[in-house]
Amino acid sequence: MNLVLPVREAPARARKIAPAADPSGRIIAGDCIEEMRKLPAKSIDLIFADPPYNLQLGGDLFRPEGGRVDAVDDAWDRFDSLAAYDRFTRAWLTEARRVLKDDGAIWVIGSYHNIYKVGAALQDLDYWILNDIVWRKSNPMPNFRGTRFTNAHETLLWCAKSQDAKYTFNYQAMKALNDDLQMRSDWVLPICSGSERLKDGLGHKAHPTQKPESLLYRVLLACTKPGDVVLDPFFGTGTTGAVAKRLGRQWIGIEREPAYRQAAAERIAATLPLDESAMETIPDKRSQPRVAFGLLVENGMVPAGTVLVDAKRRWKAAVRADGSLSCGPHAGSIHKVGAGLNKAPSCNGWTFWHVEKRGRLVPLDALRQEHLAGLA
Amino acid sequence: MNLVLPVREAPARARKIAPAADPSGRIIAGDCIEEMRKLPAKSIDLIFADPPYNLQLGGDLFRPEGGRVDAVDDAWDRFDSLAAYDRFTRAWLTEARRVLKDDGAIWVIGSYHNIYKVGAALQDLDYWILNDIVWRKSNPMPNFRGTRFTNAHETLLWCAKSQDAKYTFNYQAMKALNDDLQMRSDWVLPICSGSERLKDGLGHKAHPTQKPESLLYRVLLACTKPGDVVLDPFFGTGTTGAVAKRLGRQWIGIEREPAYRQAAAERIAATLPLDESAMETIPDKRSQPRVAFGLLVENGMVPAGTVLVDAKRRWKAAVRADGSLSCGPHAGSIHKVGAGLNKAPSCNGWTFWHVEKRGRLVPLDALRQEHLAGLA
DNA sequence: GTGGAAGCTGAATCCCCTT
DNA sequence: AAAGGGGATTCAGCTTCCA
Repeated sequence: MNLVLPVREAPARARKIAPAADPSGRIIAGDCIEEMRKLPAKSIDLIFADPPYNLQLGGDLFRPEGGRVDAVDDAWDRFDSLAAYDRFTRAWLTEARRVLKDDGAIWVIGSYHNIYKVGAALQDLDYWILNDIVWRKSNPMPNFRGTRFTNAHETLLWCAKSQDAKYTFNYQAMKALNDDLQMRSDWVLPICSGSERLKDGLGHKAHPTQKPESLLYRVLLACTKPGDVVLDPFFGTGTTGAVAKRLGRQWIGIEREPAYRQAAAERIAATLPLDESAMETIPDKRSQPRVAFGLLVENGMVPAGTVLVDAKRRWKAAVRADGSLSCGPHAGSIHKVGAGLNKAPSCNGWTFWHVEKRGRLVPLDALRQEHLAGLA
Repeated sequence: MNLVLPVREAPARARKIAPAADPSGRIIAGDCIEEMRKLPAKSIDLIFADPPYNLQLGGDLFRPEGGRVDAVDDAWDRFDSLAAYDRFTRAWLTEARRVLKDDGAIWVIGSYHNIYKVGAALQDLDYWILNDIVWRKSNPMPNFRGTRFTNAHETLLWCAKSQDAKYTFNYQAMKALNDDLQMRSDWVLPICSGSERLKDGLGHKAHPTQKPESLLYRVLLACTKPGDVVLDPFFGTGTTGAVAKRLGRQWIGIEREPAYRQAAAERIAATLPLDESAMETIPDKRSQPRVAFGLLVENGMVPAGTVLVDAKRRWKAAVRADGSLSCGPHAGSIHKVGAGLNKAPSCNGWTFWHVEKRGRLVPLDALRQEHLAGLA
């Protein structure tokens, strides 16, 4: 397979370095359960695992504009039954436990399709859950049919080997990474796209579920020390290896698919250690969070039934349970109804609509600021 | 226990109203497994459950299954507790499944201590997960010892009774509540505090894990219709009942602790339902009556011979006497011709095709709405 | 070169009634 | 019961192309 590497890297130089000779780590070819059996017991400091999710997708899914969704339909994600997935999960988690040092830790990422089975198995195998972490995607795929909530997050489980294990947690590093606030259990990070996303020679994505380096960066920075050995039993295109190398950690990747191994080897060979650019890619989201008007309805600041008026009291509109307004024939969001009444293409409902308080008109925007102040 | 109610309520008046006489719902005293057994099968539209998960304090909860916790040593105790918690979870989820209508749904909230066991049990019992929702707390308790990430979220599981069930989801209402964007699976809501938090006579919180009404508001608005019956088998101080009453839903709460029942009864008695008009939400198009395009041709709204165009005026099509379109080689319904021209598998002809009126393009959908309004 | 419009894409358990 | 067809449905970020 001829791989096109990201622009910032140097393919020619990368190919000259034999992947197996990378001093910081190695890629093992084969099934992770069998290959973990060959590793010495209690030799690994941290395991990061991104196992198949067992998505169980149905037929084709089309976007509203007509395009077809490029679904994950690879053979490696198909299992005969829920019970078969359970057996697979417990088998690899058992081997993972054997190779893990007593004070080591494991991270597993998944979605609602599999993470509950994984979590239950971890607990049954006497792992001790330290946190569940929510990766909130800033740019998830929408729900095209309007049938459910946008599936906008994935879940990571962080476990020690036992309740009393002395696991590694670089608290101050995490706090520093988060503008001197304690790092929370919900992480907002974009999905892997753009130049970071590995492509094959035809411009198709090299792996259907490549994880962003920012995610691994945070995990490895939080839970390992320089020189620690990180094992990824579902290596894929080697995000774990690339970030481990960059951060000066040792790494071992296990992968069955030759094409993924090849992509990972070239990628990691072209990665330079101690490059702090990944640090910069983690967004410091200090901008004000967006507030939906519906939130003020839910939390009782502007209860359903409230009557809103414009600044000149020309229009009145009633707030409904879902945060929409109704005013004669007009119904919809604060912005849409304002635009409809004004016969304008758009309208800022936050400044257009007011609540009457003790004889004075208070714009919705003031209530929004009040709400934001309450959160701070 | 003498409970002090929130400021906005009127204790004296509340006590005069016999709780059992609330027309919108009732509180059942007792263990939820036993009491659910007495409810008729397939009678409940929605279950919201906030089960206990503190294994240390909850030992006697597991008596219905007969297993008594015998703390020989820590390891045995923990194993026995985990297994007992599993049995307890599967027991109440089984009864819940029995009382649920085939097209009903269940929500369960939990933290990493129990939600993985709950999720695995739900899947084993053939519930079908629709989403996992992350309640991202805007003001969580910090991790004082600096040993883990701040545990800043809880998880809710939303499941249908089977894979092919026709569950209720008010997509448009959720979109309205979120400023005209699809509602995502991560919800940012503050924890229950301030005047909303019920206190006992000594100023202590009446219940250790009282949920915010905003959380229930969103769940019930998304997944029920007015008049639906909502069951909460772990009623506590009745947040589910209060919000159900406010939104015009019927409710049933099951609670073992007399003090919680008393607090819930007083709280709900003092809650007023919303005005009917305020309870309205943006309707889903799917629930509106069908209009055949031919009807608009028959009644002269879009006479045969009218030329339709798409929004970008790239295509033109003539309306024929039977309401079909013809456009070059394409002929058929407004949808079929639109799909053919777009080379798409399908197309919504109502929004694709437009009529020119005084230089402006009016989508057929607007004419359909006009027609429907004329009938009303 | 630059700015804007238009197109493409991401771990997705994605419709429902009539014949 | 399977098939056919009406018709409901998308957000953010990056890339490409054209003016």
